Amino acid sequence: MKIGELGDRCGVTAKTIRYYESIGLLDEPTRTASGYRDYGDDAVKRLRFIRDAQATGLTLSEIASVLELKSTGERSCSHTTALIEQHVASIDAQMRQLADARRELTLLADRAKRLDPASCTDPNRCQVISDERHMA
Amino acid sequence: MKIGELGDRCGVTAKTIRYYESIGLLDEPTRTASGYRDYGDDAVKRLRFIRDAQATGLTLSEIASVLELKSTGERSCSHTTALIEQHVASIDAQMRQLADARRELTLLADRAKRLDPASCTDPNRCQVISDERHMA
DNA sequence: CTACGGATTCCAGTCGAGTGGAAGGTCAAG
DNA sequence: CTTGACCTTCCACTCGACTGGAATCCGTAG
Repeated sequence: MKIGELGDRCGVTAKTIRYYESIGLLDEPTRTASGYRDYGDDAVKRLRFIRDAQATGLTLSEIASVLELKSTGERSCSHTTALIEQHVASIDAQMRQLADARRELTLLADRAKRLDPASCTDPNRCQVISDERHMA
Repeated sequence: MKIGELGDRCGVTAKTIRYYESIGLLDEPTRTASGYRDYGDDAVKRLRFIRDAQATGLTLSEIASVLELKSTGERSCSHTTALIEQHVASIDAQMRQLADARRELTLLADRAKRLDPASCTDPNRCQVISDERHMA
C-alpha cells in the first residue's frame, strides 16, 4: 500500500506520515522499484496505535518511547505502565486546573449578567473584567 | 515604576512585559527622561488581569480582544460574556476529552497489571500496547 | 572612578506537531 | 502522447508564549 492509502486508512496526511518517519516514530518502509514507500498492514496498526495514543494526550516523544520499548523488548512492561500512570497523574492535574479555570470564569460570567448592561458605558472600563474587587 | 518592579509586583519578567507590549497587549507606557518605561498603578491592574485571565486558559489574543472591548467601549459587556461563555464551553470539551483519555489509559494500565510481567519477553511486542484486541 | 544592577533595542531560538510549496519522477486513462 | 493524480526530496514556515543573548546605556554605592 502506498503512503496516500495508508494515510486515508488512518486518517492522517501523507505529509504527517513522512514526518513521523523523520522523527523515528515510524520505521522506514520498503520501497517499490520506483522509490515509492510501500507499506504492509502492520503499518496501519502502528499508525493507528500512534493516533490512539496521541488522542489520549501522549506526546509523540512519549509514544516513541513506548514504541521503543516494544522494539527493544529489553525493559519490562513496567516501564510502559509507569509511563501510563505518570500520564494519568498529569491528566488529573490538567483536569483540576481546568475545573479551577471553569469556576473562575463562570463566576466572572455570573457577575457580568448581574450587572445592568446599560451601565457598561465608560469607554475605559468593562465592569465585567475590571472590577477592582475581582482583581487579585 | 520601572519595568522590573512592575514585573516583580505581577509575577512576570521584564522580558514578558516588553513582549506583551510588542503584541499590543499592553499600551506603550510613558518614558523617563533617560528612556526607561515608567508605569503607573493602572499597569499593575492590567497586567494582573492579563495573568488572571491567562490562568483561566484564555489565550493572549483572546485576552487582547477582551481588553480591546474595554478600550473601545463601543460594544457592550455581552461581547465579553459571550467570549467567556464560549471559553467555558471549550473547557468543558477539553475536560470531556481528558476524561476519555483517562479512561483509555487506566484501562491500558489495568490490562498491563493483569498480565504476567514475565510473559513480556517477545522482543517485538509489548503486550500492554500491542494487543490486537485493543487496537482500533 | 569604577563597578554593578538594572534598563534599552533587536535579532534569534525554543518546543510540538505538523503544513506549504517548489521541483521533479511515475503511473494509468483517454 | 499528454494530462492529472500521486509520489519523491528538501527547505522553510506556522502558531503561542515566551526566552536568550549581544551590545549599549543609566543610576547609584563605595
